[in-house]
Amino acid sequence: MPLGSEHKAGKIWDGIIEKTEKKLAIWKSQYLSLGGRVTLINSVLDSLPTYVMSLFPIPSSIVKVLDALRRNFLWQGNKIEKGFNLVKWPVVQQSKEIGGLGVRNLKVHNMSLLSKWLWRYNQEEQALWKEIINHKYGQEDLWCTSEVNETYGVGVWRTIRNLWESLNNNSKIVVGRGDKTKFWLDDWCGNGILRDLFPILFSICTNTNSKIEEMWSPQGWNIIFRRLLNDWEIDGMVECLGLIGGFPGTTLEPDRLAWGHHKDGVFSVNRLYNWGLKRCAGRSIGPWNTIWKSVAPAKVKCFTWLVARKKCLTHEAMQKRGINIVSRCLLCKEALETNKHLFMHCKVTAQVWALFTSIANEYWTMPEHTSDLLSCWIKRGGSKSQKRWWRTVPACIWWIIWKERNQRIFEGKECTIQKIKWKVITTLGFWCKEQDIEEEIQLVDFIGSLGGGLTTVAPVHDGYVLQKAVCTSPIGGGILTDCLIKSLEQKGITIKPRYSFKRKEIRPGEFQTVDLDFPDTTESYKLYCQRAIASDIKECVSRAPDTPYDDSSYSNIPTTSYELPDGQTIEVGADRFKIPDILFNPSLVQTIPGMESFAETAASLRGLPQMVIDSINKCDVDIRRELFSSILLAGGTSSMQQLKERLEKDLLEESPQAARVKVLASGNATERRFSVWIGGSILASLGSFQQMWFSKSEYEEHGASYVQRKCP
DNA sequence: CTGGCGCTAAAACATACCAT
DNA sequence: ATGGTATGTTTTAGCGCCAG
Repeated sequence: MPLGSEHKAGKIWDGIIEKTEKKLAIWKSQYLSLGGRVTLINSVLDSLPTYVMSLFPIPSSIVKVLDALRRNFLWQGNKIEKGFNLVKWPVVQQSKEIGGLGVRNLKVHNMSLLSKWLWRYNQEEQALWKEIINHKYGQEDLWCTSEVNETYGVGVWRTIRNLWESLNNNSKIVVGRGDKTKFWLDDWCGNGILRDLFPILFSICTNTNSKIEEMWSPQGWNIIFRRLLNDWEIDGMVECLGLIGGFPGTTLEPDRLAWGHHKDGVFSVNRLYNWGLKRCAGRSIGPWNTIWKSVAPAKVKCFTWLVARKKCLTHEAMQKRGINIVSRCLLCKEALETNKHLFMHCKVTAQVWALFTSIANEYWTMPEHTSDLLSCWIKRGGSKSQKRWWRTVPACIWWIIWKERNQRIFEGKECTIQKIKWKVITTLGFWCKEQDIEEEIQLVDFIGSLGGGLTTVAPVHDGYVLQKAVCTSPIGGGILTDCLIKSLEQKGITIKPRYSFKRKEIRPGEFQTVDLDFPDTTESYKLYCQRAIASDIKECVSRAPDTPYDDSSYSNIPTTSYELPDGQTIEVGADRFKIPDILFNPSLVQTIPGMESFAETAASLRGLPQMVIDSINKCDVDIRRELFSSILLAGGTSSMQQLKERLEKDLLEESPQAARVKVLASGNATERRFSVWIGGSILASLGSFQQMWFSKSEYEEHGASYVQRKCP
């Protein structure tokens, strides 16, 4: 450091600029993402000038040069030509919590570093440097030196001394033995300077410079005035005493200064820096922590930041910068590609969002802007890691969408919507795994699919089905429907298929049903129509019982009425509970007349809870706990009332380790019903699907079991 | 030796216009 | 929408000068 030279001279700073340029030259030769560049700037470039800045005030011209270097590197990267400066520099310099990238503001940083000297001036009782400074400039009071009035050779200390006012305003005085604090002139009671509060009293006091230790004795305050107080001055005196009455008395400690914006009162350069930065930004706490506290990689975080600032280089943004392009959203090919369209409202993107919004809230409505979305993207409840996982969702979706969009532009390749969804989910899982975050909702760990014909229990871990442990059973929604039909038939109720009659309203509220005859309808179509109705009955009225079904206890259950399409009203009683219980206890089938064909097989079948437990037991010991804690119901039958609760209860009783059992079901009935189809459509769009399908001839050759073999 | 004054160059600030 | 550049205006640091 060139001591003794002109502090204003540029040459002190030449070295810094040179070093910066050297570093940049190396970095520019390699490809770095925006996130990488931010990291490098924050960690390396910002610390280079710190040493010099801790003594010398930095000239604006140098700040300009350094800022230009850092700015160009940030936006230009390794490109030769100039890049677009997407976000203005003062915003970039804000701290991350309030919407910037945390690049240091050199001026403010310099100010904070220099203020440190003023702080040390107060903390250090006998330091040589303090003696010298004191000797040269004289002490104004015990807190700081006199103002610098000389004009030559005093630049450094003058700059530092000029910072005193602002530091003083942000600190408070902690009175110890009262040897430094002036009663009238220092703001020691926290309410302001007494001179300014009580000017009349001040004007008649004997010694304006008295210290607290001179005015205070253990008996109380000892304020001496030059004359007796007039009547109108007494009121002021009373008020004044009221204000300082709470003074706890002096101690043996020396008086000291405390930082005003933190309760421990310790000054640090960083605190002052952050305070100064906030002051020039105003208070605008945004949704920014959602970004920075997520588990996404740094480059994705920075990209998300760009999107949330609505400054991502979409076609709209490019048009604003004067590039003429025909703008069509690459995903839906319909609307203009604006920031909010591409990342939120485009119908392709909206579908990806729906994957997650349906979990969170059935009544989710998409906010207008990307920044608004981040503000309301809050997960209530859940563990800390779950919250972090949830915060990552927007980042992940935007990142994948952006990559997809770029791929379509530059490589001409398109992914299907299902593949995009798949990518989002796997990417999310990957990031979480990297960060050792155990996401519990992540790729639903356990899928119990209650399909129409077949019930399959398949453990899923880390996105892979554990094939050994898959259990299937022919008991499914279809059988339940059949049972219901038979059971009703037994009671003399026949479901008329919708096509077989015509219903007219003769008078308001009164209907006439005319039977029609279609001799050519096949039996299977009739059955299909009956089933459609029965399955509606099933879904409307049936309810999984809390306890295993038995005839005696349910014989007196109140009935529920259901109106058939032809106008008959049927009363469904015990069957409401009996039918669903077949899922849990297949042997019940035997008791239903007309289902004898199933009775034999049913006896050997296990109930749903048993299947789940068996399946889990076939899995690795380590993951069993996890599997128990997230069991997902999918498929149409799963929307049955109370099914979730019943399954949870049964599992709790039967699970061997008394593990935490949690059964999940998508809150949205439609989604739950069709989740199997969604899954199918994702599967069909995967690259590996090629090996999973086979032709009709193959099917005929190998038979139905080939399905299980080919696509486990 | 000190304080005040005024000059000058440089810095800082403001504005307009252009490029990306 | 942002930064760069040119240009003009205002402020300030640095310094000499001079009276007291």
